[in-house]
Amino acid sequence: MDNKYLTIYRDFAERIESGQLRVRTKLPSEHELTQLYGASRETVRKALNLLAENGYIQKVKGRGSFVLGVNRFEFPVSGLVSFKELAARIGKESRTRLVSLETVAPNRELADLLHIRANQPVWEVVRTRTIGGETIILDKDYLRRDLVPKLTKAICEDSIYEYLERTLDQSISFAKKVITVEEPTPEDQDLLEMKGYPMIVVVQNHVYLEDATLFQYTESRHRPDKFRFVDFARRHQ
Amino acid sequence: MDNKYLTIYRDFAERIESGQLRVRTKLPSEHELTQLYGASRETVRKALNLLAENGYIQKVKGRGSFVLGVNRFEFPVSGLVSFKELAARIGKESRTRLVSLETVAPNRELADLLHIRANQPVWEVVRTRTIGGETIILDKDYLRRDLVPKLTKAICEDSIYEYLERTLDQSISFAKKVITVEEPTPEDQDLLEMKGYPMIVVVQNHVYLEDATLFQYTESRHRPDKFRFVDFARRHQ
DNA sequence: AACCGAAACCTGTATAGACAAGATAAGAGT
DNA sequence: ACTCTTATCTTGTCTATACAGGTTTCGGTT
Repeated sequence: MDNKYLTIYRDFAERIESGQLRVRTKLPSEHELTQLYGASRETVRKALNLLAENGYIQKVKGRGSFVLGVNRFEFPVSGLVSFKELAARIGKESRTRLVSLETVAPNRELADLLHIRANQPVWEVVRTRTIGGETIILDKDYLRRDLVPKLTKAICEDSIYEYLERTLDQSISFAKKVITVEEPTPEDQDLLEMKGYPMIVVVQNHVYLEDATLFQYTESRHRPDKFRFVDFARRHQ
Repeated sequence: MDNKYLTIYRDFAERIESGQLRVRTKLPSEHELTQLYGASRETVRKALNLLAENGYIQKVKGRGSFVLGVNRFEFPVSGLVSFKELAARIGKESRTRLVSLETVAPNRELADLLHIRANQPVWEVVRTRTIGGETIILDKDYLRRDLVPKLTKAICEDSIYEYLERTLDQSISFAKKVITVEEPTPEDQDLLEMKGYPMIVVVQNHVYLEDATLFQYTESRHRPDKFRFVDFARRHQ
């Protein structure tokens, strides 16, 4: 109904992901798409540019748009998707276990990361993720209490993102990820099946709302042998 | 001169990166920008959307565009930038050393990765990167020989990307990155100052040209303590 | 059959205008 | 002083049109 260009975008994204449109297939020309969807050319182009930016198609001047095979068969840890969305895509049996859920006073470092005062309480959520029978991810979330009044065991074991967007109507807008490798802490050793691996992959996530306020800081700690990050990037200019 | 919207984009990107435009500053409205640059509103919007997509600004409906402070003070390993471009940005003393440069017949795995036949020769370039006095990155590049006829020591120690774009006029269009963590090989131990670290971060890079042909496969092997990957992602929809 | 050039088709950039909807500021009335 | 309404400013979506510059096609010439 609303958002014509997103409709076109989702239409093709779905058809490409499902394999209905095969790799190297030529999409209809922009002119043909305007007639197919009853939209103007600029609207069609907006959809096509989104598809190109996300790695679905490649646009070639004078020739047309072609389906890329880059993104399929990969689960994108890139971008902004919650663990639940991710697990659903790869189709593997996965489970989230809540380790602890409490409100704490942030230490210096954390207060600095969240841009809040040291007396402002925050939620601390510690969860482990089990995939394929092995507990390999430790997630530590810190959320601003003033923005998230209520948080329960059930919500944490389902999806915090979903709760935020559905119930609280807080829209997540963008995030900054930082990936580093560190030595595992005793906590890592305790909660994860480290199997003697001497290092751990740390994905720090700074999550922002639409008004650009930072409201969540997440540390996702992965056992190195099971870690895999996929990124698609275009060279602009 | 050409590309009005890129001019506007670069103008603001530069001003934000240099700190001339401070965080939380409100940009002129789209209407004001049309008059400032003598451009139409759609052209201005194209520039602003690019800025938003790359993490420079946040657009808020009904209010305006505001400078974000997310991307500054970070060197983006994300996106598509060559090591030379990267080293220039962080300003640290860095050096590239060529270990070997030869044409080889690809093994099964490599031929598969590059989508070529096993009898088609490829360039194998092995280089080490030294930053701040420590040799911490091992780069192994494989390029299709039919697309890159000549390759010399001087080119490899400068920047292969620059050579491709300037001399051969081959435009790099997009890339797929995969980050994993592995055990170091004897070659890693031999060429890098591993300092006893038992793991190595492997960044696999599949680089494509504008006609979507895969022409380069790169494996960048980083000592774990010096590895850092930064990513900015927007949640669309 | 091979070559060349013009037409037709395709995407890239840019413009001007229209309406919707969110946010703010000003003003009227209480 | 306070509240509610209204006007104004702002961004989001969409349309129609124009020209530039690549790519392909096709027909005529050699």
